[in-house]
Amino acid sequence: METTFLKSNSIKVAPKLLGWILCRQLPHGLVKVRIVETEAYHQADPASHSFRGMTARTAPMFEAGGTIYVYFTYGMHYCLNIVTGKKEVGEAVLLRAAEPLEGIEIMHQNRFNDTVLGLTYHSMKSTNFYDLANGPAKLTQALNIKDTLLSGKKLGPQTLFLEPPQKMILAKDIIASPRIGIREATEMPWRFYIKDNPFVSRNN
DNA sequence: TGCCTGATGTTCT
DNA sequence: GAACATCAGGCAC
Repeated sequence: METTFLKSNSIKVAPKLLGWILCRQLPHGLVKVRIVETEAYHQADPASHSFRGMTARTAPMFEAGGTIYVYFTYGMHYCLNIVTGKKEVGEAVLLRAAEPLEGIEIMHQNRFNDTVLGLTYHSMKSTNFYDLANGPAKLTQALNIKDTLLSGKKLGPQTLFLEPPQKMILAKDIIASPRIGIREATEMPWRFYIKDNPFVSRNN
């Protein structure tokens, strides 16, 4: 896992994570998704959980790059971040959306709690396919992240791990735009997504 | 197609 | 006690 770039700051790392494959080994099989949308947060940013300093919840954000940060929000949802930068600097990249690649049946079951046999990348045309991971809380559901136990753990085979992009994402295909669902620093263009990709959470 | 709202509980003021 | 890095379903158009 060539992830030394995670030691850089979140605003640099967030666009670089586009196209990387996020993998998770679950009891029923391996799940792989391609990251298509991210947002950068850092401790000088009023919208960031780390802005007000370290708490029990946000401590993982102050770990070294390559740590996992999971938080619970809106009373029912979990969101997944990859911590970036140096230890004692509070920053992370929120993973907002991903394209399902492998383990689609498993993700479908995680999301909708049912079993749909015979679903494949090519045959599955239902809206559910595009809805599997096109939002930060949907992504964690698909990956069966239903608590904060992973928060503070390192990326790795036992938790979550990254594989390099199958093909490079060109700079011209990366869109930077204001972040979504926040009230502070709403004008900062620290949301990054792949242009014209049908798996992003919204196309603007 | 797009807006509006209810669900639900942790975290921090 | 208020805010919250959200989602899905309902209803109006």
